[in-house]
Amino acid sequence: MSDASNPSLSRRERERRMRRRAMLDAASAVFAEKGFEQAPLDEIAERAEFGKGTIYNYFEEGKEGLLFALFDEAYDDLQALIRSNFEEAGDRSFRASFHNFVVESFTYYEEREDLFLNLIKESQRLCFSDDPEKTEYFRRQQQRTIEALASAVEAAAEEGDISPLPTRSVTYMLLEVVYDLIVHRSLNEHRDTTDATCLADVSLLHDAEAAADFLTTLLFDGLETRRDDSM
Amino acid sequence: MSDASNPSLSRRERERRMRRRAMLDAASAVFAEKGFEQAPLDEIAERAEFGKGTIYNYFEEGKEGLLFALFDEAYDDLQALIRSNFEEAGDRSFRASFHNFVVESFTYYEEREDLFLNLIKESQRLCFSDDPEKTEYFRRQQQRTIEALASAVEAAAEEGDISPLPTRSVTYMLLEVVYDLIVHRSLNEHRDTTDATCLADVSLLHDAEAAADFLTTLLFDGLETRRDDSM
Amino acid sequence: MSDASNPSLSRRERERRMRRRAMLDAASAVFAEKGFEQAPLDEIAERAEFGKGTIYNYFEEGKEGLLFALFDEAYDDLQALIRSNFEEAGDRSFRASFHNFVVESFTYYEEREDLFLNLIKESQRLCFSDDPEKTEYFRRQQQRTIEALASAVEAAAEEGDISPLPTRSVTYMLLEVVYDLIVHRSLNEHRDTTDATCLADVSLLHDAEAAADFLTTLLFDGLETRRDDSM
Amino acid sequence: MSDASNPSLSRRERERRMRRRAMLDAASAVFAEKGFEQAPLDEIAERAEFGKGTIYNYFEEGKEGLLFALFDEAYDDLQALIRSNFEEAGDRSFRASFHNFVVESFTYYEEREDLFLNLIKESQRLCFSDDPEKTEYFRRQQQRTIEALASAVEAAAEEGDISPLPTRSVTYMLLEVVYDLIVHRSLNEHRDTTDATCLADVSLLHDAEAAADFLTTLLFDGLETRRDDSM
DNA sequence: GATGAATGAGATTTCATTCAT
DNA sequence: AATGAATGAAATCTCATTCAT
Repeated sequence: MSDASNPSLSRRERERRMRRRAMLDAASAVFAEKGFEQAPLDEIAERAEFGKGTIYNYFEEGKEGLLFALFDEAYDDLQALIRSNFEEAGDRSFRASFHNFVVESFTYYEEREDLFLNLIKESQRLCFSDDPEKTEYFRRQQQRTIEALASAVEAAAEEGDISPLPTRSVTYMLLEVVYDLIVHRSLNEHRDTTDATCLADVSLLHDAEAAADFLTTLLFDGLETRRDDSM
Repeated sequence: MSDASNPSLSRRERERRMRRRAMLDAASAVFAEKGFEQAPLDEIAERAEFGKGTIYNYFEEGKEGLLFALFDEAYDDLQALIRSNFEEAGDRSFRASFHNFVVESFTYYEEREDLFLNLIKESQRLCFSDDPEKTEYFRRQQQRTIEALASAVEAAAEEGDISPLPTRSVTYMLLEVVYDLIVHRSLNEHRDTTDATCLADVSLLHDAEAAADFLTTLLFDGLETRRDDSM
Repeated sequence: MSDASNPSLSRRERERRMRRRAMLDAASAVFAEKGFEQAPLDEIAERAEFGKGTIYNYFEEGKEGLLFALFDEAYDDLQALIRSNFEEAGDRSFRASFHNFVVESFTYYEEREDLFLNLIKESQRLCFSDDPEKTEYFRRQQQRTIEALASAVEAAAEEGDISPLPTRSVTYMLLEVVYDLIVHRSLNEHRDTTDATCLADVSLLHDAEAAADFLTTLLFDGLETRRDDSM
Repeated sequence: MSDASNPSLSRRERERRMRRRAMLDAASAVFAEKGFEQAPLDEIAERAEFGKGTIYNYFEEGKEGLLFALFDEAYDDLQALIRSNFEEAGDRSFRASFHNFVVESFTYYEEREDLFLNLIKESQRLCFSDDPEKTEYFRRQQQRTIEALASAVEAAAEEGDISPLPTRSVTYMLLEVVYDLIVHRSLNEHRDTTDATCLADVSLLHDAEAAADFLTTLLFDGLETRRDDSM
């Protein structure tokens, strides 16, 4: 995923990418801590150990450029995660693929806490922005994300593995519920964990397998008990 | 819900509430349009047709006070909506109650578009804020919201109407999926509707009944086809 | 000095003066605590237990009117103190009169700490103000104060009790040194008294007699030792 | 005293100090004219020919930082003046040293009128401030100023040149009377000089020598005529 | 290419005063 | 006469971005 160490690149280009990376990491941390609008560029520059002006050599759009570069990363990784779980699923069932996707998503965002926080904090605000460039960015990214999963959903429906509900709606909901639960895990960690009044059952939030089991059962088997099977 | 016209109040008090309302409406509109951090108080004051200083007579905390007063409203209404659908459900099944709740939620937020946009844009950012007062506010509101629904979920599980999955996790997901779909409807409206590449199937987003049908089916029946029933 | 209880006045007029007094006392306290510019009129009104608007019925000049009314009081009292000690001195020596004046000044300002603080904090700033009305006010008050003492100084010089130094300069310095020492006492009280590094010897600042002895000796006998007298 | 032209500094550092100086001069002028609280930072920036924000690069504490930097200067210079007159007095008598100190003080503040006005207008207000940081600042500066002179006073007392009055009280009064007379000179200049009703004899205020003669005579010989010497 | 000093638009907030009740 | 809600001018301060070095 990281191309900073790609040996086929010139030294100059490799160094350039390393600097970009340092800036993005610093930005991710500061944005995550203070929120995009409250994050001073000075602090990012300081943490990245570069001059403030240098950032503009690497991100022409300045502060906002950093944020969107982070979004690019987040969406690229999410789409890769989807593809690796669903397109290259082999003969694993759709249900098993989803289960695995949940587990890997949990793990991925655990390692990229800051990045995920930035998604949580900023993406919805920007989705509903005035600026058509921004809304268009998210429309495209979400479109691509949906498409990455939609064909697998469609195939499963054609195979008769899942009910013939509207494909894109199902796809959208599958992604959302995973996202929701990860948000919830982050929220739980962000709050005092000693607090007894946890919103959802705690075990789900610490254990990716348990979370995946829960979501898979909920979405695939449904809430309703099946009374007909015994007769 | 609105007490601005409550005849038992003194004229002075009624006028005070009307002014508060005007300020909140103006704030809601400006926040929804520009986002909280980019919304100048001047613009709110101007739209509310009051002097800037007057707003501080009504909301000591200034701009932030306005935002949280709006959140109070949103959470109060949501909790009322939950109670009216689940606690006073009569002998309606849990599934039917949920279906109705989805319909009413769609309708409610259609009428309070701005309020909902403020929730979308700002609440997650503030949930993850540095400021413990803010995180505590959301913890408390979410707790209360969950609790309003949890007892109905528990009762349904005890009755054997729904599977015995972890109560609070189920409750949380039920609320989230509704929220997600309404976000999606708003997003769709916010974007150029002429755009053909809609993420989810459009009909769901314009028709509260269709949306409720979809969500209810998805969550109660599950995605997986039931192959056992015909045999 | 206080005319609020003067029985020759109509009840209406007496009440009016009582209200003025309450406002002045409140203003004096708040000005002394926060300084004139930082003192909100709301706080004065609240402490005086009147509406903010009411203050304008009693002091047309508003906040500044309160301050200058306090200055009027301070200068009137100071001038009265001078007259009672020097003009009505009987056959007491000028030196004895000055000694007594110092004692009474210490005592007076001990009882009117707030008033004195206002003089200290605000009068010099206003003396050097841009506004000619203000500078003229202080010029007049200082002139009157000087004149109240100058004739006694002149008489003492003519009698040969004191050296024939320039009358008004001597008068000015006599008043200033007393003021300086009282400022110093206030400063000492305002600071942590436990502090060992007190600027002047502490006893002078707590004991009006000691202070008067010191100032009288310093000013009348001079610093220089008299070596000629014994031979 | 000024290091802006110190040739041992880098050009960058020299320029930095020149800019600081320009800001301090502008601040001193505007504070002196309008008083600290009424002086808009905009006006200081404009007079210094810098952007408003630039001032914050040089004085992190903003407007207050400028004021205290000016106080630093004033106290440093005063303490230097004391040391150069008393500590390095050679075999000059204490009386002669004081006389010279008065002359030099008059001259110094004549050249730094604005700086002196700031001391007059703001220092006493801040001495009595609520904020312990500020009161501590003045306590320390006054302490240092007193100490700079106190040893000379003590030595003079031990030599038998001056009466054995409490050292620090004498020291304090010596400084105060000089300050008082310079205030008075400034006041006189600030007012319409055509005004005949001058508080002290005018000649003293224009002529540093005359002022020094007056103060020295008053403080060292005392007001009281010496009747014993002829016998 | 890297830097960081300079910039000034723009934000929130305070508060003396007015004036309708 | 007493009130206090409404007002908006004015203040400080922050910070993304530019650009000369």
